[in-house]
Amino acid sequence: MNSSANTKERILTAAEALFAQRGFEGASLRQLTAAAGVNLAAVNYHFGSKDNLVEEVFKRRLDQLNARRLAALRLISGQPDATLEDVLGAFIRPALDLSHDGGGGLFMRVLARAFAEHDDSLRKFLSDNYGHVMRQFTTEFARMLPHLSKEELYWRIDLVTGALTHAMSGFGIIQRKSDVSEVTHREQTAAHLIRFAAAGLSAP
Amino acid sequence: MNSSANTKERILTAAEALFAQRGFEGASLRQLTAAAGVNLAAVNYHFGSKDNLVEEVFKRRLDQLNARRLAALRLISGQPDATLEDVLGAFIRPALDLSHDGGGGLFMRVLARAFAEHDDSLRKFLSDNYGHVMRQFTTEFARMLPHLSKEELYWRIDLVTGALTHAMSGFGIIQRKSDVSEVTHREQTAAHLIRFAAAGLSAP
DNA sequence: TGTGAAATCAAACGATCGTTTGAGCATACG
DNA sequence: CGTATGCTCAAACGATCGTTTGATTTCACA
Repeated sequence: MNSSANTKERILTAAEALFAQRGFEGASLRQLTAAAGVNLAAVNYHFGSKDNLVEEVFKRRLDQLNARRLAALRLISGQPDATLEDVLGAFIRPALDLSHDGGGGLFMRVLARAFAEHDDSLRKFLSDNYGHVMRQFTTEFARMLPHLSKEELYWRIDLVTGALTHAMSGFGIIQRKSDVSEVTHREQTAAHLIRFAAAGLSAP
Repeated sequence: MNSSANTKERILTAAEALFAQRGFEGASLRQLTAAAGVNLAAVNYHFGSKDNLVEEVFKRRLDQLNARRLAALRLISGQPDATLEDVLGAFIRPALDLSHDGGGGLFMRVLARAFAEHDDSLRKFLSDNYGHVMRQFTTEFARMLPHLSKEELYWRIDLVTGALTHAMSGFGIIQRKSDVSEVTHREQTAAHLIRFAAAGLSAP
């Protein structure tokens, strides 16, 4: 029972990388277990099925992402002088942090794939585990943008979500130049995303 | 040779719908040919392979989409008083038209999937055949936004692309209310997307 | 040290995948 | 009319898929 935790982690990490690279259907359990260095039957033994493995891959990262986002939001939700940029920062910075530490750099790609998939069960799983976070952020956005109707607000949050998911899935990510540190580059990226999203959200 | 054109079209239409619904790997040729009402072997006979079919699905829609976009861009590229909103309109409106007529409503979902896939051969195909369109629009955007550095411009165009692809893939599409016509609703949607994108692009 | 549960392993299961085959059908042309 | 050509069809190909099985190994604990 000691090495089982190790095996499960190895499978989750290999699965995350392969799902990001080849998709949920494109990555086979044989490729996956070979990359993880474990036996083929280990997936079904530890996770029950491939579908369950997919959900566990999401759970591992989303749990900490949600926790960090809500913690960041709590810091500013009470303050009357909080700005739209602050709320966006609470949403964006935890995702960028996740991309650069904890080996979760590939997770945003997996998330982008999940958005592109219109598979109902996966959508429902994401909505169940993720919905309350978006609801809290929506409330804060509504407070910052009182001139927007509810319909307009939903529209723009959806557009922001699309832009950020697209960008953070590593598509157009601009490479860090060798003369800037990793932390600096991350902060520049965050500033870039926030500036764009804030301008789009507060359009007249 | 008469019915072949009919069969090819039936396959392309069924493939577009199934690719949008289940993805390129998730949609099998057996589901696909059954939905099209043709024999299983018809795909390999008419298209050579499944990969070729995928490319043909893109070709059919992207050829007309690019033609319309470039035609719209040509109308304003010479005019000195053209606005950023005009350029965005030339980019967005043809895509919305495609979504609502010609049965291409599902194509934007297919395109969103292609963006999520990091498959190199598919990316190369899209870049080779349709990169020149993005290059022309980028030139116009640069003309409208002279205060942006080249790096910032690329960043923001990428973010706009993500937002529009996400929105037009039918994710958060707000349903048309029964008391507005289809044309009116389309124009409202276009205005919404353009307003958001213009504000994001011209952020300070 | 002996024992039983947990974990790993090679092997095989049936199902489904993309593709190929060769016979049969249709139709246009000499 | 005969024939060549383009097309459709059922059937089968080998490969690979997710999953299951039963034996074997590992290891904490009595």
